[in-house]
Amino acid sequence: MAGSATIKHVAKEAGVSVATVSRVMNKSALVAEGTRQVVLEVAARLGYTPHGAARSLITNRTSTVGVLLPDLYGEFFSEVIRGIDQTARREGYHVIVSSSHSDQQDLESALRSMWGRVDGLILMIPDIRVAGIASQLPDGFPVVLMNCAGDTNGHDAISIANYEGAYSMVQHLIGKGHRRIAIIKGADKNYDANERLRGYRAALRDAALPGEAALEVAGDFSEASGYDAASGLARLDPRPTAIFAFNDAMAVGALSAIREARLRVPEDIAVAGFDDIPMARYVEPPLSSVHVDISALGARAATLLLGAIQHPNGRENRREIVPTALVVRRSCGS
Amino acid sequence: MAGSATIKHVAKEAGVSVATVSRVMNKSALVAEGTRQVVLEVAARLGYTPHGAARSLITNRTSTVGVLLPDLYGEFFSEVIRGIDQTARREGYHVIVSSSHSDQQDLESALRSMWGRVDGLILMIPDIRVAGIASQLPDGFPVVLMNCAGDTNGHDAISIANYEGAYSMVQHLIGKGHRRIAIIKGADKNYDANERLRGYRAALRDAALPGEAALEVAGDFSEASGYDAASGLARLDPRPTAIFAFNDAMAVGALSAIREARLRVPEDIAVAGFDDIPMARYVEPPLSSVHVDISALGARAATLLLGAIQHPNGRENRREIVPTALVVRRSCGS
DNA sequence: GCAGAAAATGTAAACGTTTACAGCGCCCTC
DNA sequence: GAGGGCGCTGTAAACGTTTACATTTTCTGC
Repeated sequence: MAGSATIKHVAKEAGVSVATVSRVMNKSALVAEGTRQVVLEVAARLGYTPHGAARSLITNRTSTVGVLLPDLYGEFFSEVIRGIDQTARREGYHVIVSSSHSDQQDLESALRSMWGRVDGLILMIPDIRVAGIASQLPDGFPVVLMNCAGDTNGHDAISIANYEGAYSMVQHLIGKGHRRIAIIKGADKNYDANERLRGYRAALRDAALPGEAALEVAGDFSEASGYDAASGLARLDPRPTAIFAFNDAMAVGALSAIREARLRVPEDIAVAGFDDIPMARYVEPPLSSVHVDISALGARAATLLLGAIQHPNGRENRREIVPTALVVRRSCGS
Repeated sequence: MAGSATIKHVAKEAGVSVATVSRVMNKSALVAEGTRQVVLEVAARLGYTPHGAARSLITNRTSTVGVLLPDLYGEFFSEVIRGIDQTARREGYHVIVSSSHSDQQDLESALRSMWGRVDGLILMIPDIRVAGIASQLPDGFPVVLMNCAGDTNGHDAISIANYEGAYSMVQHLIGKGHRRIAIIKGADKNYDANERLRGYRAALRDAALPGEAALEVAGDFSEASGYDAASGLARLDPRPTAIFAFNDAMAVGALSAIREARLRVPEDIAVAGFDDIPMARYVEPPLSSVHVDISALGARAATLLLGAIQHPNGRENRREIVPTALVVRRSCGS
């Protein structure tokens, strides 16, 4: 295929003006059926495809949304992009992603280089230290913040019901009779992790159970960190009777560590995770978790963004929260 | 921030011509240090960022690479994008992704709408039925085919050592004394799955072992399909002594099914997977697998593509294969 | 047949850049 | 003091579209 044909080539070949070709391609204005046929035939023969950049320049629309993500591992990333992409594509939008942004510097330059290439942005900045960057954006530029800390200062925002999810899991464990419930925290300074921590502590407080520093151990969302954390917890005396890992990957690592310590799940130690990844039901024992519909998170974010793009007049800023659901399986003694 | 400033605004405000501003921004031509300072100061004050589309239009470069993916689940997607994105960004390129393409129709329209927005494409079309689409592309347009079937007709290609990986795993199992080795195949018409199947059969043949239709059962790369497949296999009489699932997700499903059938792994049935996802070592028993460095696959693809973009003169078409490594753990009796 | 409206098409400006070319000072050299 | 080179800057065309407006063609009703 040629592929390098421009609208002018088509116009010349079809014996019409560029305006007519443009009208045909946009199936908009009223153009005689005969002409239309000729133009379409020529366009097909020449393999003509409108040039995206030229089009964006004049229309001031790129039909593209940008997504800025931190350095994410595992299925989360996949799922959230899937949700965004499917929703966006249904409305005729592209998705341009840029991932693995750690520091502010990095983020800013990624942000700038997207200027003029996207009609709006979905920003996922779970590290609360750099969340302030959102204010650097042009006024009135459509932005949706995803899993970001508190003040959304003038932007739409969406997040997961971290607090509620963690709260309900801990409440469930307490209901099962557990009194010493340990947690494996997520990455430091991470918004979601902090919210889950708040939920955990609130549930303890509401049940009049004492917190205990030794029961709150650090993790970084990886299987290995869950393994390490649980190894330590298993040696504690008195031992916790339950371990709530702030994601499933760490929970799986914990299961492995507990097994090696020759303890039984859930009899000696109950285990729970967060996310409910597909694999959760297939590990041994099947893992209790807080179910999160991640692709829905992406889809909702995209919907929010497209709304903001298509109706730029000062809408109220919305903050949406996608709900979680408690999934009880054998790992905490269902 | 304003964000809507154009080069003209900056030029006027700084009392110079647009050409000078352009030169400053591209830090290319030699411009007097004094002028440079003034322009930079004004640009910063006005929050000026060059308009991507306008720039691409004139330079005919978008600094963006496109990635077309099928409907992918799990970590594969994440990892491959990570590899691509990191490599591309290092060279100053953006990545625009479009996923979840099932049929040819869908793929074609996605392809067209990227025209003029990308300098090159990474195409992952594992479904061998639509692989022919690559020939629809403009001549000389940089393209890298990823995990695609055979004839790369004029394009660079990269894939995983599926055949070799599967071969070596089966060879290992045979070496362990297994004679009835079942497999759980991947999605039908999937290139990788077919290659792994070839590897399996070749290994059997080379060891003079008979194939058997009942030992080759269908799967679709999901945990659930692995579970179902293994349930069936466990009821077979005589039972296979080993099950090789064509990815780890199915292997985990299989472990779960075998456990429910009250059989032991690896004593009654050994199990092996493909991919070596991070979780493989944490399941019970730790899963033997064929290790694949997926992000390296993405990174190599990006490198290949950037090479083709930057040196458009007719290079030889390359076909790269990223190697796999056998990882033996307890699930097949290490 | 004709005026006038409606339908179809063409003309040209605009979008925000980059860049070839031209122009202007200025200094150096003879 | 004229000529030439050099360093810096400006002018304007070009990239491939869309679209307001102008123009031509075709109807319509009388």
